[in-house]
Amino acid sequence: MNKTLIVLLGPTGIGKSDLASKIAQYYQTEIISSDSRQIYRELSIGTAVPPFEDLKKVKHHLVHSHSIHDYYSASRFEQDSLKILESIFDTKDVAIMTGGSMLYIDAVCKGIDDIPDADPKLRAELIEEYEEKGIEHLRMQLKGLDPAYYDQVDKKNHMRLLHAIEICLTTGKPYSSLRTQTAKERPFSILKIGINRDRAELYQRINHRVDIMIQQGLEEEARQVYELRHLNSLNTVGYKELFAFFDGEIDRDKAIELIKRNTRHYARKQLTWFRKDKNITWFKPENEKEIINFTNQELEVKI
RNA sequence: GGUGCCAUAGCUCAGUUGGUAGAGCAAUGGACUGAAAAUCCAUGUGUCCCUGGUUCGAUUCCAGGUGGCACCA
Repeated sequence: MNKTLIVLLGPTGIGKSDLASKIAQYYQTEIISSDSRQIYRELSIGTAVPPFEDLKKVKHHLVHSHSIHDYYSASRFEQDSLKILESIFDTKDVAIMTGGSMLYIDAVCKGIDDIPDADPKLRAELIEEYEEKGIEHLRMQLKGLDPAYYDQVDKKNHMRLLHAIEICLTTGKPYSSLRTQTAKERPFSILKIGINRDRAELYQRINHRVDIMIQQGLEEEARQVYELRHLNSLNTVGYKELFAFFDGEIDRDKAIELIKRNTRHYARKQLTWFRKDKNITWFKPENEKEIINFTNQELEVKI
């Protein structure tokens, strides 16, 4: 029998978790979270981790599985997810993946190139160089190391430049030679379900959800990790704005306003990414029955 | 009821000594292979409140109207 991964995706705050839980219960299976921030056990309120009852009812993977101190990446996510999927598919025919991290979802569905992790020391050095000498310095360095990639890279984006340089230096090969740009084969089928709603309504829900997070104690949660604010895992909407408030740079209301805005921006960015993916079948979140009908139909075709 | 001030982008406002307009915020589109909730790029037509007058030409000046605010009764 064919194994199928149902990927439930959509912008933040749309109601994915809730729906995923229902679908998982329907198929009596487990959920893998594809959310780059819910993996951190130190964060809960600001990352909208599903409520305890849901986590109890349905087995969730990659939620609170790591620490904010851990190094993590899309590639690690690919490896972790594939391992978990293998074990789920041992006993079940369907697995659910849900979460809004676009690159993570693609890493599992399409694969990510086999490139070694960059040495953290080297990365730190390169960042320092960038801060001292500016972006032009990075451009020149990359031009020397990998002219082919230099031609196609976004030259205003220091992260792209930095990453290419660090890979060239750690592997001794041009970064572009390691990029295969081809999708990996998976031993299971993938069914992508997108959920979305009217933009104004989505934004209202996002704004409201931020107010609720504040009521639930997001400020206290942020305060507990304030000292670690330099960690990449805390360069996260909902936390970075409160850190700016703690620093006295902005007032509390401003911080809340910025959390709302940045969450809206994030939702928009997700929609931009998903729009490109023609394999997604879109539904309204309230149409649970239609979604189940659709997945059942698709699963039958595959059997 | 009287007097004064205001009416310009979704919001707050600037501006045009009369030649049909621009900032901030918000919003929108896009890029994306180990930091991705990250990072980067791009986008400003709006009856300049309405009607009439002056003028070659009015969003700008004048009159009236409408709405808002303030003060006086």
